[in-house]
Amino acid sequence: MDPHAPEDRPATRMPTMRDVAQRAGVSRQLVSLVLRGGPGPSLESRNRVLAAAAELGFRPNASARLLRQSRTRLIGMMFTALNSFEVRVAERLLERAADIGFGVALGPITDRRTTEIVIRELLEQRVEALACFNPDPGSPALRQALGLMPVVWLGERSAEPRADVVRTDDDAGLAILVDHLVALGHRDIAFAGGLGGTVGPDRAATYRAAMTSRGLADRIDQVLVGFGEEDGATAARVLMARVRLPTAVIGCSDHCGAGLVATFARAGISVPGTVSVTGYDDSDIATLSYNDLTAIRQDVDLTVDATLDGIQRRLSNPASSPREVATQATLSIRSSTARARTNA
Amino acid sequence: MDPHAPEDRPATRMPTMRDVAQRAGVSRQLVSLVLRGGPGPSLESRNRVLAAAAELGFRPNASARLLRQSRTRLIGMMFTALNSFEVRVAERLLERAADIGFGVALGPITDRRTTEIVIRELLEQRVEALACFNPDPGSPALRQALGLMPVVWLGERSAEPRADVVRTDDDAGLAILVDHLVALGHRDIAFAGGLGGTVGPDRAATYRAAMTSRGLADRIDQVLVGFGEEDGATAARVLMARVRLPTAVIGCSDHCGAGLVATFARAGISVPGTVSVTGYDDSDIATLSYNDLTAIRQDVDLTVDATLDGIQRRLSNPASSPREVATQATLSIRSSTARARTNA
DNA sequence: CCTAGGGCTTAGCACGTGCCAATCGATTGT
DNA sequence: ACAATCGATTGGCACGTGCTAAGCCCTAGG
Repeated sequence: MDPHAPEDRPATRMPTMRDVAQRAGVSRQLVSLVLRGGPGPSLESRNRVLAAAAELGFRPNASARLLRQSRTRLIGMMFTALNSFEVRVAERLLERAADIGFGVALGPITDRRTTEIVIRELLEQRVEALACFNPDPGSPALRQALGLMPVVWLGERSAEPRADVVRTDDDAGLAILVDHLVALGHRDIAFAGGLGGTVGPDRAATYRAAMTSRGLADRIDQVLVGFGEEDGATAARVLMARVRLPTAVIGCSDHCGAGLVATFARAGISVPGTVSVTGYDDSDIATLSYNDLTAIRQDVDLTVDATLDGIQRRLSNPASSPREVATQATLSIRSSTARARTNA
Repeated sequence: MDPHAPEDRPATRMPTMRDVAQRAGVSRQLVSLVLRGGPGPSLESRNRVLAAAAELGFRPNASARLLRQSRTRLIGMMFTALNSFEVRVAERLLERAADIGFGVALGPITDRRTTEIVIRELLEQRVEALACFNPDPGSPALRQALGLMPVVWLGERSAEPRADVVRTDDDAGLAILVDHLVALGHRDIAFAGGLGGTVGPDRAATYRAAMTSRGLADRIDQVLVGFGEEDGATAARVLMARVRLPTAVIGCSDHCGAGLVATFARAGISVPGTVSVTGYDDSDIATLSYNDLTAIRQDVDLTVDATLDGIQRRLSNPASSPREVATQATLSIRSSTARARTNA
């Protein structure tokens, strides 16, 4: 037996263009030409090459191709695997990028994989652009990337002048949400949220602004929690502990809204009979029949479109100055909101 | 001093080893040697090279490295981005693989990205092994992969003799779950599930077997639904439409269990007062305070360990025959289960 | 002064593919 | 019949890195 590691000899080797060429009885270059769909090869050659490739199960070596071409046509995507909105954007970006001939290198953030590590990996893959959800602004790799390629900052405001920013227009979103509730007769409209990154405080401030501009400044009622289900549950308990419930509660996310609804339900408080509840994101969780949350829709398609547009614009014209895009928020009205109870 | 002033160069291109070598005043090969940490370079050279690399922000080109080396040390991971258990396994695999010097190429399944497309992409990246959640057995690319490299089939049973299989031991899991409920005095134990892939029918069959072996064959009560929240909600409505509710309902997944709980709650049916409900997976959704589901834990770490073990074993010995590993399921008892109501 | 030897460094090939330029073979125009 | 043309095919270099073998310089020994 060979005492040396048998690992460096794979059981079977993946076929290369050379193997295909040999089997088809043509040159390696012709194989390349045929597989790229270029003009020139005769029908006869084309068929023989395609047949040989199919029989051998040839798959082009992505590393070799990327190395040879000056362009990798890869977009790096950094996101949190736990956040459903981010995952949906990543999925959609994968599909839409393929339509314009781009691949996507996924870089999920975890406890052990920081912004720095993820972006470093993506740079080593020679991505041509980056899309990052809420990155750590202090990461050296990110700073380097900002000077090298288009970077799209997703999700929250940023003071970074070299990055495109794509975020949902929270101002308009919360405004139409408050208007919707006011139209239903609500005045005691509480807000559950305010914690978390830049977005949390932003949304809370926007809530206060929307209330104030509608003459409801004295009804502002904010329960400081974060974005998760458990945060919503906490907020619900805080509100239930009071003498009087508000007639409506705006959850800072769908998860938060679901936590509010579930906790109210288990306490026997009817939604929307006693309290109207809203979410924010319009994700799958909002559409579940037992939540059925009225929610601000953060449009995945609009976000992905704006991201790709920004990347393409700055790839074709590197001198183009970065932009901030606030995608329009729309309102999905469902059964978790209804007319305010009269005897508040 | 250096006649060039490369600090403010336009930085349009990522630096290569050649650039680093030029800046450090050494050859490209020496740069390679230093960055690989190989023996030979003097301390002086080492420092100069490292300094130059840092100043230029050098990142090795992953494509070039992978192309040159016979081994890519990459594991391909196919999963559904919507399924939290699968995402958690993928995340954990990413971290654990890094510990043993392997990278992970992520291949998320979506509506437009089938098993075939995803595995083809992974093969083009020259992954050395595949881990696939519930793949389509008919995919040609998958069949090719099975003959070329270690493939770990995750999540469900498989008739494929060339693949390792890693799945949770549903038999034992449902057995201890039924035992738990029986110990609480339940006899009318319904099951919501049975649809979806191989796992769905499997779990349903296991439920029936567990009930039968405990002398409860006449109490078997299965509501045929799938794994999602909405499926749980549907099952709850079906059960509520009956004359008499069971005293316990086993949801085939945490999502299903959450749908059951929420729908019961909104209908004013107390959980666990009137009906005990369980989940399956012990994911984040089970731990939410308003669900607090008793659930079978599918252990992420055990799954990832078994996957990596199988891959390493078959990489070091390709002749090694595939194995099936059923990771042990454990029970997380929470407040969604309690003693059966007496006046059923 | 010459040679042997050891510590550092570099020359050169290879990986698989894309693409430009060159070559081949056959047909057409005069 | 000969050159020109054109379609089909191939030669050859390049991408950035890893690795083996060869080269350089300097000191010690004769």
